[in-house]
Amino acid sequence: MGSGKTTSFDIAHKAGVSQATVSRALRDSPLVNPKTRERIKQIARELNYRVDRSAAGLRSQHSKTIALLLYEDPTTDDSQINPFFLSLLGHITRTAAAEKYDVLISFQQLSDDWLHEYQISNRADGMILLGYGNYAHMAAKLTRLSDEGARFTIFGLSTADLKGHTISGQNLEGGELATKHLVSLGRKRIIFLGDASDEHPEFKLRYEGYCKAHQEAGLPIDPSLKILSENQETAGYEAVAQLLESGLEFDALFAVTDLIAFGALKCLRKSGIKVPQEISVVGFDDLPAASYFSPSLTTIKQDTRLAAEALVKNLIGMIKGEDVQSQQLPLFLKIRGSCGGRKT
Amino acid sequence: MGSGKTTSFDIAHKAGVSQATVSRALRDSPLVNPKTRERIKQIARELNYRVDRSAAGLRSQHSKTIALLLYEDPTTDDSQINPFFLSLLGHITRTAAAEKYDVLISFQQLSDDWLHEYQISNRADGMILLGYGNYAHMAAKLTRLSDEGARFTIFGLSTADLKGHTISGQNLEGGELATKHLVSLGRKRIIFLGDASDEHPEFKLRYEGYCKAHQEAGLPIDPSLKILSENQETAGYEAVAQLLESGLEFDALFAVTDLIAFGALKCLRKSGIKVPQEISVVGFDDLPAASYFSPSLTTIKQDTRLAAEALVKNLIGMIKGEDVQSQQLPLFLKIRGSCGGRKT
DNA sequence: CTGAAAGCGCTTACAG
DNA sequence: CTGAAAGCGCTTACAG
Repeated sequence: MGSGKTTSFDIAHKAGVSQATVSRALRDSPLVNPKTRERIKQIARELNYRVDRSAAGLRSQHSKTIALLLYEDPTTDDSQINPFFLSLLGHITRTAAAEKYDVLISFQQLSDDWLHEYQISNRADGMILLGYGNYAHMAAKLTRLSDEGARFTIFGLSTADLKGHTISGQNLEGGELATKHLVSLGRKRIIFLGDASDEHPEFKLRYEGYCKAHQEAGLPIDPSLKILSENQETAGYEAVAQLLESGLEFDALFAVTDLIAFGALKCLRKSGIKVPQEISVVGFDDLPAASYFSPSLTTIKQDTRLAAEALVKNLIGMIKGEDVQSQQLPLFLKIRGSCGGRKT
Repeated sequence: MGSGKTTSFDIAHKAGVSQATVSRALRDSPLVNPKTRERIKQIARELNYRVDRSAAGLRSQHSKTIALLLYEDPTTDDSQINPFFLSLLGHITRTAAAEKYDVLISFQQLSDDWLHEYQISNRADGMILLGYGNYAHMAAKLTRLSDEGARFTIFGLSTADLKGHTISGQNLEGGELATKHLVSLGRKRIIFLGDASDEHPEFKLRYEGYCKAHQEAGLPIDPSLKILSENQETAGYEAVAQLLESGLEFDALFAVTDLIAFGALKCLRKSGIKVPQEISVVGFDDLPAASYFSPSLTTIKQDTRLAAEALVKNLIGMIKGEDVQSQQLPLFLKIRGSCGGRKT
């Protein structure tokens, strides 16, 4: 038909109906006679017609797109993305696709302008935030965004003042699970490796679980065993190197993420320390690479598929104006070789 | 002002100019008086105004978006994405952002409908394809897409009939580099592990490099050393398990990807075979996890940043109607511990 | 350098 | 169940 691109008017002309009916039929409106609908769809197929997303988006004011915003800490080099977020990525895009939403992806510094960059500009109907850097800085911003009507979900946090926006693992229980496992193997001086400050509430909860496990076992909580490490492999390596140099006695190490655990394992290997005979190591996340080390890493598994589904479904619920609930997902102890005991 | 969203008419009203002038000013048109432009931009900032992407896209027929389509082989389980593609992802989004393009991401089976799903529907101005499954099936489709005016770039291939669309590493040279390294360490019976059939032209080229290195060293090419493995960790594991069971003699192993090498290393470890003392192993890609193994994996490094930049810039060039050239990017030998010799 | 006007291709009240 | 009409918010010839 003619020279330009195929439009709904072309379909209408061929089908002998109005353009409005074509629009309704292609969107499966119940207002259209089933036979008419099938005829229209058949013609659309023959002409390789697709609804123009810009036109539909302009008219309906919905882009049917969600923006996935990955925050990278400015201190890390720009090449490496937190692999835990990467493992959410596939499930997020698949869940969104099943709900007929496109996914825009962006890795960037925190801008004050998410809301405007994506929602106000009609590029996305809502946002999924992964990573948030320093929570002390973020908390106020998230609350304000929520008040301004931003539609977003965020992974990792479980703060009460962001009802419906947050999806996280049961971090306290996870930390307890990891620590109990080490205690059950007879470990007494367990290093906690990570940043359990207010900047990282989810890591702080894991530390609280660590403390709870100690209390329940009647073990003392020694603050000198709480060692700071940023959430990077190199930071884990450095922290353990300093730890070994300090001469502090310890027989186990709970790394608050697998990434930190990877660095720790590398450093212990380099130092000739036997895992798990001398030091037991447990991580958190269950990244795919946890099985690459020898011994392979015992860790707390987060179900990234469930997390991704919750992030997407809560967000789409919000977009549709439904009431959604925040969720804390269960975590599981995945026993491999790095703690000793059962498997190797 | 008033109740609805802020539009360019609101800005125009406040600035005392026409809406057309606002549109021009915000797009930095040289047609606008610099002072007027600054005044308009200032007002836009004050009102938190953003151009509506759907409206702009409809009018201009450009979405300023590129679609990143990751093909997953239907035989793999749906949870694991090829980590090499993941390492391209960050660089692709950053390069696109620098060029003012959004990135839509989709993991999906090969549909015959890319062109229509994305380009015809005005969801994206072009596509980057990562992974293509069976090349025998894909080749004709890519040629047809190209003929139909699809704008796309694809990584991995270097076929002559897709001028400008393809970006790849110098696979032959890479295979030669890897094999020469093993030969230089005195290895004589080098397993080639991977699928070097016509289904995977880039792996076939790596095998040709393997052969070339043998010829140059005066070593015979023994076809029984060419072992099939799909590009998955588990496939690499299985292939090596069978290889060991077969009793075939070999002293080195060139895995056509790191992913296969990871499986191979796991199997050798499990079987108590010492790497590199008994068997030298070299991979291809230099995934982040290559350093997790002990010994860490010697491999051929692909520069994912350069590859991503080429994929994005060629695609945007095509979108703008420019003439673009296919590229084959240089590869580098990254020596770690798995081959013996220098480092550990 | 600026403005008035057209129109991109849809969705959705409104009327029947 | 269907159609005529309006209008979403821009960009871009066209005219001056």
